[in-house]
Amino acid sequence: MISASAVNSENSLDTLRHSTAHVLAQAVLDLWPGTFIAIGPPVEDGFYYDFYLPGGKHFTQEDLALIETKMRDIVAQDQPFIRKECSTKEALNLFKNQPFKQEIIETIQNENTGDKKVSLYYNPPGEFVDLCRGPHVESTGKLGAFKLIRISGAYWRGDEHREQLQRIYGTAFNTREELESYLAQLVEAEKRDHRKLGAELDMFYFLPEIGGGLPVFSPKGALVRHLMEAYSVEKHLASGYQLVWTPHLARSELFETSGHLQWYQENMYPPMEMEGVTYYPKPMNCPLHISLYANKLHSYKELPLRLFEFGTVYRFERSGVLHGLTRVRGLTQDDSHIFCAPEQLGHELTGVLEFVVQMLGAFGLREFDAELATRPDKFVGDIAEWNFAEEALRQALGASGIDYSVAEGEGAFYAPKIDIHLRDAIGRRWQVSTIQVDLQLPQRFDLSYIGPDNTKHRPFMLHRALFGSVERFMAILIEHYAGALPTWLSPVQVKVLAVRDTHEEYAKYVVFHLRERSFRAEVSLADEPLGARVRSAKLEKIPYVLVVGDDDVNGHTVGVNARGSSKALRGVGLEEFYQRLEQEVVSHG
RNA sequence: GCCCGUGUAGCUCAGUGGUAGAGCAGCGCACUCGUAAUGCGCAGGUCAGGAGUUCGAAUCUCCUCUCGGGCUCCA
Repeated sequence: MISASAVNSENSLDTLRHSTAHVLAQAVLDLWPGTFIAIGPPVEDGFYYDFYLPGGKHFTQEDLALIETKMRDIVAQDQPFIRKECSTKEALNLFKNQPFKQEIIETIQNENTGDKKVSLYYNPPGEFVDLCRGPHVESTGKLGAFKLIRISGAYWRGDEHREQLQRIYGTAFNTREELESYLAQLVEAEKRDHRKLGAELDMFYFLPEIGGGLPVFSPKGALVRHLMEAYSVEKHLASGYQLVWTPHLARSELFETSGHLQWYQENMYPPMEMEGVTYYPKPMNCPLHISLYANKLHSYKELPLRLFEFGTVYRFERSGVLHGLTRVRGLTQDDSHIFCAPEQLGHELTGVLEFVVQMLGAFGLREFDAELATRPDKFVGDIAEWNFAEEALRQALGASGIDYSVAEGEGAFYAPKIDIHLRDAIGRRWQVSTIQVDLQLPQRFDLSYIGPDNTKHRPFMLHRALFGSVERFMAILIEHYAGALPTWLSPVQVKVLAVRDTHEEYAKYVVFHLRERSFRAEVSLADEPLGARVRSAKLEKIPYVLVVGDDDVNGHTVGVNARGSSKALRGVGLEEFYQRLEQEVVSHG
């Protein structure tokens, strides 16, 4: 038997957090004897432990402080973490009052491996023992700074048909400073919440009478969307994509052919029948783009054929999962399907990856990593094709210079894929772009092109989206910039404030000329004190607040207040200001 | 969908069984001002909705709905 955990002072965060989770469980058992404990792993930002309180009792937010106090007692006692091994039979007996632990042990028992031993961690002199693979810190006194964050629900083994447990989330770090800085980041994230900023900046709303997950965009938000889409369309056209447009509904036969009714129906809105024909709202654009491709005969000389559309799709999401613009029921994908010859696949993938970096970079997002998801156990198609596609994806990733990891077996059943994540201004990771090599649909739709040998060949097909969805990407931009969108994307770029009513005519003149140069400008008349109007323009996060008074009327100048700068520039010539603005917009600064 | 929490004016929030409140925003009047809140006034609410308990309910109970945190799923 091994007496102590094999750890040293350099505890990994996972070990630290895992040990903290044990102490959480011990504290809960002390406070609520008879609690059934489930599992308590470390997660990305901390750890959790799942509990089931017998007798229909539930934790409340106030209990967290109580539990934390108890945890600090256990830390003060500096209980050692002692590892022991025993047979599954002994373990079943030891945990006879812990049904969830028993279930885990039974699972281990039923696994087809020779070793039927399990490891346990004791915290003497306390009675707490947990079934655990380890490793752990030496003793509870070695825990770092921790805090319990929130309570939520969770299903046993993630199965909604099983017991609903209560999950307590916490986080832990080696030092108090790291914990404080993490907590500060949570506060910062809350301030940047796009749902809050979206309403404050008058960009979009969720109206109960319209329905959950169905955002409406007011003029400012609609303008931002338009600017995003216009830029994207321009770049797609410049990169050899062709713009198409497909309707929001299509006949059920299409989705039968594509397999969506078989595989994806639970996310589809129900059908509607007109004149004996059944239609579904499209949950994806691919079947429609494919129909367009299949509509006529294609020569190898046309390939690669890149069809692009801002396609609005509808997906039923259960009410509980909706979340601002990042999880909605109606979304618009910057969607393209690329049809190419097998030998063109690698080149196309490389091109798409370059395009991703270029496109997201234009929006000020420059830190990426990727995940290559490979063939799952349950898959369709031919293994040789899977290997060919995976290898092409791997090579494209290697050439792109993007950091990537491989998620074995995480691909969709019909496609290996690359998911691109970006990191925002406060270090959070967001999944945005996705690139898939579809190994199903070309067969299902019997797609072909005529090769140089004058016979039919099967094309490869890529799905790809760069923003992912416009709505979600807008949410990411709002949070990344904390609402202060770069000038080229700001719905109002300039606000011109007249000092007194005698300056209003000049202020209107400046706005007129700004608009003439395609800048988005508004005038603010002298009906409130200047200070109040400066304040409200700043709160709207307008990039440039111009103040015009006597000196400016006489000198044909403006007073410039740039966003983020505390001091104003007086007497800037109009032409000079136009040029500065022009340059900033063109450079996406 | 499920568990927990939440819901009072457009927004942020006070009000715990006895006549619905404040600040901001809005509207009106006055103020005409050089850089982050001018003053006065007016208007604004089926206290999410429904049912119940009570002499009396924003307040207590039950049901429904919304929103939030998660689970699951994914863009």
